[in-house]
Amino acid sequence: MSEILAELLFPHIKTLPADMEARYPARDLPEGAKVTRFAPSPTGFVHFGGLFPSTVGERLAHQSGGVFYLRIEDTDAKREVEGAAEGLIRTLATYGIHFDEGAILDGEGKISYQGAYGPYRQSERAEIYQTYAKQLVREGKAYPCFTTEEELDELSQVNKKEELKNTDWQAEAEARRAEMLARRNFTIEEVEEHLKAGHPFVIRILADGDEDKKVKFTDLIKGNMEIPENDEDFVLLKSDGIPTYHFAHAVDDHLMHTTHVIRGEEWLPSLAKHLQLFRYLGFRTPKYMHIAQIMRLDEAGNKKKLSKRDMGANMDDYTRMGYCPEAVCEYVMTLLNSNYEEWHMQNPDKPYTDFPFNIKKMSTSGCLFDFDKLNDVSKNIISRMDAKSVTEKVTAWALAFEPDFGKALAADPAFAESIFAIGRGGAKPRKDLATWADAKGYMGFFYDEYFTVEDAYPEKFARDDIRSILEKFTETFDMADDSNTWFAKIKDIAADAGFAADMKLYKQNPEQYKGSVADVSMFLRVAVTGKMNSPDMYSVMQILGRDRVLARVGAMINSL
RNA sequence: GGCCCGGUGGUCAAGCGGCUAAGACACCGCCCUUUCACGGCGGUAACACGGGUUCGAUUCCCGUCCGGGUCACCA
Repeated sequence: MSEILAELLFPHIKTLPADMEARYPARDLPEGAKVTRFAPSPTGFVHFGGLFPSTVGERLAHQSGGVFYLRIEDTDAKREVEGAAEGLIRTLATYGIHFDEGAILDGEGKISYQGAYGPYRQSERAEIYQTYAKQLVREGKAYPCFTTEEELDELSQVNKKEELKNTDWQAEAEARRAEMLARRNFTIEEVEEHLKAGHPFVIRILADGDEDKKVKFTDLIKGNMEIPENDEDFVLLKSDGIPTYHFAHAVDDHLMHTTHVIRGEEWLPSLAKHLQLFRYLGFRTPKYMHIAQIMRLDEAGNKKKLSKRDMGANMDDYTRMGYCPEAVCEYVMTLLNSNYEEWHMQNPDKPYTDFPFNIKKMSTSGCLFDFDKLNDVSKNIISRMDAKSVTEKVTAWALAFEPDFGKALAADPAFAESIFAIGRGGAKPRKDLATWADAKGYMGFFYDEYFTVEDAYPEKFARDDIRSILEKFTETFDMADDSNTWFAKIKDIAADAGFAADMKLYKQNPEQYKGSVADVSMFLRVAVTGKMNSPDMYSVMQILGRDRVLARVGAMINSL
């Protein structure tokens, strides 16, 4: 009967599983090489959570001399977003994630496919899935189901989106189970009738599991666990002949010879289904790695899965905020491998790709996204860059997200570079920038159009004192002075005005002075930079040049 | 609600039967210093709870509690 049924349902499928096996021979790879994949559905942007499994897959494959490929899981036409796949690939590439095989972007930014295990787009693999589905029907492990979605919905008395009460859940489960068992009882004649009438159908698995029995399973990250066997006749092939995730996963990862399936832990609950499928199909199960989810804090202070609406979920957010990809990658590494930071401290100059990624060092519990930590990682990375690349990167970012400022930077790259060179390059470089967006606040005052006096002088200083100090400065200022001479003059000015020139002496007897040379410097700083805090004043003045320094100081004098 | 996963400072985390329970970020203080940044030194702060097992539990087992995930012709 099963043979007849299989022909009835899939008259157009002439291929057999053996044909497929022949089409996808084992990969010729060295011992220990891992084959991993990233398998997103093209429904939108790359999620921060998606960067985790893809980074792990990429590292594991490339570290072992294996293959990392991209498979597009476009089995749900309803949710597909135009151009999402291209965007996905492009975004991943900016984070250093490149694929050896599968969907790849050509020079024009269009998708092309590479590799001998394709098609890499699931919507183009219908014949393959149907070949296996037919085989399962033939073997009595799957069957057609003509119950429509609408009928199924009626069975559910409650809306899934809503919070369900205890009894509702039970009623729901019982109703579904009863219906499922009833669906199994069909005759060939009934099937023929439905088919003749053109009724759509899905192919369901004939589950042989017992919910009360447990399957032992070892996850490479989570360790040993026991899960109940699957007893649910879940859908294999949807009514359009396209598989569900579960079925596509089993067939594709088998044929494409994936060795390690890396995915988020939200897949753990459906693992029993997959195990059952691999057994039914006679496939060897791959190794599984279920990665803990990234969380965020909600208003009530509870951890929540980072969802697409959240700040920092969309990878494009980081570009917008001005984070450099290296920082994000490194931050991800610190979360992924607990010994990464230690390694990095010992090897500060090596790229993270040199780090020996270790599955055993992966966390089993979900972590909270921490911008403080990201900023710290980022500051360190930027502080180690040379002035030229910082200038280029800040300019590129600003041109895209703050065009006016970007144009100002781009107008004179050498000038901008000299600014970013302040305090850079030594053993203890300044760490002022966590993002490119921080640049404007840090050094915008170098540009007249972004120069504003933000801080006022404290009340305790007499305006007359400040004015005469600034006037003296104007008289003695000489661009040719070296740093020491320049500061010696400031000290003299301070002393003449009744301010302590020596900080030690001032601290011993502060009441003997109107203030200190620190205050005098501050008068100048506010006049020249508009702020109480700034990088080294001598460097600032050297870069600003005589005219602008004197103009700003002059303007300040006039305003007092 | 069933099932699954998890629970060491505010965050990320070492630990894998015996430790004054590492380290990083954040925070606070001090030092350096003309401000800031950097750097140095120091500090506050943790094994969810209750039972076992054991000479001895953060570590092993059970229960409770808490948090998360999941229960589709979505992935």
